[in-house]
Amino acid sequence: MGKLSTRDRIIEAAYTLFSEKGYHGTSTREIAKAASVSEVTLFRNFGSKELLFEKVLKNKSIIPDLLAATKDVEQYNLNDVLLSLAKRFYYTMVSKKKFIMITFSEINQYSEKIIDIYEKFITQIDELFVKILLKYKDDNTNSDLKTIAMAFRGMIFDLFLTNEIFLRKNIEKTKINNILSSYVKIILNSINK
Amino acid sequence: MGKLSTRDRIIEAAYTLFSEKGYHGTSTREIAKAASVSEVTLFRNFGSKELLFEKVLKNKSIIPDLLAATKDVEQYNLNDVLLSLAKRFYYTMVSKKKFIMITFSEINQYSEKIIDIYEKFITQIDELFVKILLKYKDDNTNSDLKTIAMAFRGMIFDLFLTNEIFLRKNIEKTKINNILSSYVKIILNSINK
DNA sequence: GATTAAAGTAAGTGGTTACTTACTTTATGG
DNA sequence: CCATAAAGTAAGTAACCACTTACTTTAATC
Repeated sequence: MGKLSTRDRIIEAAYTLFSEKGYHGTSTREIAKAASVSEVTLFRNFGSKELLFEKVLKNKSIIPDLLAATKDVEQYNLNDVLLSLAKRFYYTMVSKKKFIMITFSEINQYSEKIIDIYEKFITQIDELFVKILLKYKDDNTNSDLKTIAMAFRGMIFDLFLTNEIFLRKNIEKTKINNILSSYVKIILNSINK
Repeated sequence: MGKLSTRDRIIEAAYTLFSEKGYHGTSTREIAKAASVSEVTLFRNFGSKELLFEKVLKNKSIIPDLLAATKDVEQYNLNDVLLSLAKRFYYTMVSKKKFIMITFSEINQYSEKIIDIYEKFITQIDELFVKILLKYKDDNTNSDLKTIAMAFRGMIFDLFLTNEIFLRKNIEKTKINNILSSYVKIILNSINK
């Protein structure tokens, strides 16, 4: 990895510390130390702790990653498409765990910004799933695809929360993939009789 | 409602404030003011802010409510049993929203205690669902009931998170019940071919 | 009416926090 | 070599924090 600018080192340090100890639990002194800069440099660069926090949120947002991860899914059957998307969705969240931790800790303090993030997050995933289910749907079923999409996203999101945030069990990747595969089958059973 | 003791007034005030502003974001002065007691009384009763926090967690835990809510489900078909349980699960979480908010905010700060809570929470619900699915399962299917139970809990938990914590949309109860009903059908499709 | 327990008031402790000011060092590039 | 920009150092601000001490008030009980 290349050397980071002073600014980026501060953002990285703040990102990690905010995710581990929350906004109020982290002091600017700690952040400066972790970034190997003086506290004065931190304030010269960002003005205040709050503005730094906002830059961290912007800089580390999961939304661009999510957009990238759900592009270009080209497979021939619904099972493969859904499984592929489920994995991408899941592992994108894993790679953005710190960001999700921050939004959890600060959902009340910064509710506007964070609600906005989750709104994008949820509608984007749901719409994508609906679009895909529509393509493959049996014509003689009238299942509510939006509800099925919500259910699918919910299972996967909960799997992530349970393993990565709440219980931290470090489950093997193959086991995760098997569960995701089962979840796909549950969905498939719902749209094809 | 009857008058609360000094101790209980402090716990109530702390419960609300911790859920709104987090542990570090709430001062003992604020808590005392909200409880209409002097700060000295707070410290005389609980010793320290941290001990008060622990009492709040203990006093307001969702676990006993969850145990109570999932007892005595007597219905004649699986659809009704699952729907009834899904509703109880969902609305218990709604009634304990503040508690869940606190665990979210402080999951890193008090990880041991909170992981313990979620471990109980998750295993309890999953085991209950598995037990019920087993009773009604078609003998000729070999679906993995534990995975199906996880999926079911996941959908419902995510529905709660999305509506109550992340988006706060105040959706009508009938709409929630319809979604829960659809979720039950998704599960039923998975265990009966 | 005296005793006792639970509350309040007032004042203050030492520590930490976000943030500032003023001055100095370091490194870069013309 | 000089100008400039970005960094550091040192010291300090005012506010706030959790928590304490010492003393007083209130209210219920015997």
